[in-house]
Amino acid sequence: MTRTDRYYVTTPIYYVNDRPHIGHCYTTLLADVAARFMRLSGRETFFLTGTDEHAEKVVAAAAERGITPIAWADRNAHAFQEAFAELNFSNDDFIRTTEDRHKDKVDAYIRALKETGDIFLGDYEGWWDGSQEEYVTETTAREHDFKSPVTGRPLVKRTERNYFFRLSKYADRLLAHIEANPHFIAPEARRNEVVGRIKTGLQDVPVSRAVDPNDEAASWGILMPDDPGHRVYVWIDALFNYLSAVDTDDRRAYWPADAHVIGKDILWFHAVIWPCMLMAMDKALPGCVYAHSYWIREGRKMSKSLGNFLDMPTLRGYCNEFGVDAVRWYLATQGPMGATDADFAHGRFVEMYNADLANSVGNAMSRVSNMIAKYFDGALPDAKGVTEYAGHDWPAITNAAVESAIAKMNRLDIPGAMQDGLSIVRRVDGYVHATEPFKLAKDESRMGDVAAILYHCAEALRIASLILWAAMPERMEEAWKRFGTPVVVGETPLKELAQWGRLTPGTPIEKGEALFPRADAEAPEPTPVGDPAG
RNA sequence: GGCGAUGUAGCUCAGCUGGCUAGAGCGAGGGAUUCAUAAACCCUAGGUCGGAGGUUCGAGUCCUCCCAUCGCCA
Repeated sequence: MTRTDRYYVTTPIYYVNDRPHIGHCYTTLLADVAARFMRLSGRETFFLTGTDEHAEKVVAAAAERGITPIAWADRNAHAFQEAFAELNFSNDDFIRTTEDRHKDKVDAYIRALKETGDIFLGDYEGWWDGSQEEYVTETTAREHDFKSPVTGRPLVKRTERNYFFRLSKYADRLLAHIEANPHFIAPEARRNEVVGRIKTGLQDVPVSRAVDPNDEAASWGILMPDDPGHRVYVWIDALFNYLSAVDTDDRRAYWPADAHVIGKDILWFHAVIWPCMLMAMDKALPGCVYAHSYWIREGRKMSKSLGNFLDMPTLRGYCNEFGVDAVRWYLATQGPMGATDADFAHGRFVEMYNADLANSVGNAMSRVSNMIAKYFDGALPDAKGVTEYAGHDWPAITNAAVESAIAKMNRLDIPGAMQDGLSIVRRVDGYVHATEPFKLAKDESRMGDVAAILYHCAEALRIASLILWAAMPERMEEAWKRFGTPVVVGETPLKELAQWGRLTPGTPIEKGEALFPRADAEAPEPTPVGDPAG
């Protein structure tokens, strides 16, 4: 099997002290849409997400509640899993850094890197914030006049024995790789950011923290191999998940990942440190690190102080009101995939829902199935081999859209690919208007034309639904059911499924309720559903 | 402070290496129509392309300065 027959996409593993919110859901949705599209394309796909659990604050949070760290992590990891299930995400695995399968691999990776000398013992000198028990960066220290940014207490220069990763050694190779692979870091603005920074020079990075081996909290994490006085820094521990999850006999062929979908805040780790570590381990580099931007809400940044976080109860409210697929559609097509942030505004949500889903996809399905019901007793008419009518070369139109969508999805241009799906729907609407089958149907002698037109419409909509399915699996599967063409995803590759003429004349076409009922633009925002804490 | 980016129609944005009368989607206004979810279809956008100067036969598209917003700084 060649590389292009497989597809491996990841999300970051999420900090287990967090409660799932729109940020986690958005990143994971992008990966889900990509994964679904690739699966439908016929590629053997692996979609990984999970939780990052080894932080001291996890131990502290658990202690506050009087439970063990793992019990706390279990509870929160489940909250992520439940949220992701609600949004219909199709991840193939959910990795947790506290699992042995991960910890054992990390231990092995670190040993190997120590062996080659790319991880070595050195001295770390930095500004220590005693009140927070953490180091602050040189820049932060200077900005706060060498006082704790949190408590204002003076910072002290402190030196610590640490293990380091020889990042500097790989700077040139990384730069060469980025230049040879223009899409390695996306979008372009992010790539430029990284390139600019690499050119100012890379320094070796600490990959461990000193711990007291007798401290119970020290056991929460991964200790440095053969040196229990140090613990693997959580960031490094976390990055390895992409590899550890598939570093098994049955999954090894998935590496390298095709895409690491991340938020822009963690770009440096994924676009620089991680690739260099992979080089040090003599592993292939991922195809793409895609760093999206953030959602803001009603024009304002989301923050704890404003209390305007778009949390699960809010998203759930939208799902209940408009359907899970409507939420997925809005996030996937209107989201911040570029270098600038995007606004989750209720008015905009309803506008796009009505324009794209109610008025376009849903309405086209309705009018076509209705005419089939009315003029052909609900049985799909026969085009009798006619594929071109009134200047519409249907196989050419649908093939072009499918090809375009495939090309765009390969670059993770999800909004673009979805527009290709919509473009077919819009052509169908234009076609109905241009050919007026509802007028022809009044003339018995023109029923052959009506049959051809409606077959064309139904078949084009079926092909459109294949593209749209990645973003809206639930509603598109319903459409497949109504058109009598259930699809077993992965069984037949997309290109074959999208071949013109697979719909069989005579098949009963079910009219059904509106796929996407029109929404009232004046209605207030949906009421949040559920406990904000969960 | 250092490095970088962005500022184009009401909104979200396309406009690559400078060159026909500056574009798309959504919204809004109008028209025509009825198969459909008062939907689809057609027409309409009077935008100083942030401001000022400059280079050029010719500049959203290059240069300088200014204003505004934003990102990154391990």
